Amino acid sequence: MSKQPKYRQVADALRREIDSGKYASDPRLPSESELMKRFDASRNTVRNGLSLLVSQGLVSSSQGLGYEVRSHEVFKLNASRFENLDFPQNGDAYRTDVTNAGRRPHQTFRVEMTPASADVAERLKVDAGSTTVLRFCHRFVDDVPWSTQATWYPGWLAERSPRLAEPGDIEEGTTRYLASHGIEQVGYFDEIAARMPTPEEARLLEIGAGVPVLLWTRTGYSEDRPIRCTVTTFRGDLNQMNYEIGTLSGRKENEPR
Amino acid sequence: MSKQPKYRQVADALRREIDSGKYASDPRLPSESELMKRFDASRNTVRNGLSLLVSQGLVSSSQGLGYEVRSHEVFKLNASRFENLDFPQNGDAYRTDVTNAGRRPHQTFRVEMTPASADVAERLKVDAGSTTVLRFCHRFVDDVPWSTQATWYPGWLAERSPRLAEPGDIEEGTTRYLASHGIEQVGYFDEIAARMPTPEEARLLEIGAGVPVLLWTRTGYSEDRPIRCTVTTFRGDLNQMNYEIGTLSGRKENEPR
DNA sequence: TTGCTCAACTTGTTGGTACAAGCTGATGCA
DNA sequence: TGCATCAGCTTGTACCAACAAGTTGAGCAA
Repeated sequence: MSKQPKYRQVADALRREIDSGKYASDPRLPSESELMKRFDASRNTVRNGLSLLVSQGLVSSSQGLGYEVRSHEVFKLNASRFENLDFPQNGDAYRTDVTNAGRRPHQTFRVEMTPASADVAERLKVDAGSTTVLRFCHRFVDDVPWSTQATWYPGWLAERSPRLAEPGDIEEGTTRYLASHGIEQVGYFDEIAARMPTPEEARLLEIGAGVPVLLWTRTGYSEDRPIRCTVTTFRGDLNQMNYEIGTLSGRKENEPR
Repeated sequence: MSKQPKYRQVADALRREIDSGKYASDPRLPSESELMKRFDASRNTVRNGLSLLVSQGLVSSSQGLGYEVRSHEVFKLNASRFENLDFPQNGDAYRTDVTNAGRRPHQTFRVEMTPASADVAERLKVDAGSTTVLRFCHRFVDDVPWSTQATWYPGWLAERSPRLAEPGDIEEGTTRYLASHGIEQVGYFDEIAARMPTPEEARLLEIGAGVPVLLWTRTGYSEDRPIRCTVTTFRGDLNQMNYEIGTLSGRKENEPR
């Protein structure tokens, strides 16, 4: 029987209701005081149960408004085609992808010279602390924060490709710009990790502490050495990364779903 | 100025101490009552702060024992080599990987016939509800739950490869077994997502509610159609997925770190 | 020594109270 | 009509109390 603590019963009951689609039309959950009456529990107990759902990313709360079921329409990113010379794209891949999905892209951008951290230096095969060019993007979709992207280029590359260190956007895309300077990316190494956000990440992505982030680290290689290291931070609940490898017989684009 | 609520101050102070390495030798945090004295706060306030750290996966707690800083030694899985015919492996890739890392593998295994869910049917291009073979693994490393892996094979494939539906292990590896029946996997499609665990996943992987899971869905294709769909669930904090694509000049195995 | 009990610690659960702060709609004044 | 105010809702923060339940080690008994 119900040996579960009461706050878990609250969370489980609400989770079942959410899964059943009860809040599909109106995402607002009952208020704390209504739940207190319904479950004959104290406010602390109800809040304990709700905080479980919040920490699982199912529900969000805001002061004065109440609790809401979070929508999760997942954005799928084909990482094996992204920035791949076999699938040429005009300019910024992010902008075209988002526009194609019928959403409105927006990004802020900055460039700085910065000493390489240990992690970056290791991937770029340069000395830790040596100067690198950092190009940083903060990207939005329909004005909702979507991802942050930081790309480091080794110092020797910036000397050969001066526009890298200039503040402006590179219209044709950096991959193509580098190729025009004889630096071609012939391979890359991707690392994908998930963890809970740091306070800084939670602020930039406007997510609660209960939503995981996806970390995507791509190290690009030319024929003879690493040429860049890109770290992208996504909202984990709204993004999915896909890889296509080899021959995919009869698989249509944008499938499944 | 400390405009932050007190429970956040508690969390931030402890997070800074953790980052500084204060608990590297002894991972045990001060008890709640010590923290109450130190921050001049009530027990509930201290617990609020601690629960923030727990939900960020930095700290775990157990009744009677106290709070501990979670270690996070990350296991790196090279997904682009995993089960790839270009990199032949003897038998089970998981077992060899774990053994090579100096750890002790252990797994439980079961096979069942089951109707295809909508998700699986879509990926295997069979009718929803049609019979599939499900081979399910629950994997441990040094007796700590590590991952669950469920692979569905379409019914037509099981008829041609009878050992798939038999309960025993397939010593040489299923990829190789299928190849010996003329069914070669020539490509695959990987989907990677992160989310908070369901209660069932939290139970199987023995993780608290504050640790995200990584979901890895691999759909394998023969020359003419999908032949399998594998869904692997990892602890997100202890696993990282890597992909090598193209030529990686001068990159040594197991690097970075 | 071995094994058991128990006190003293730990966190987990549940109840209560009070006030702060954000949001909304109704009210009423100009 | 237009606008400001405010009552009444919501969640956020902070405190208190009590008991349940898991762990450990001291100390006693066989």
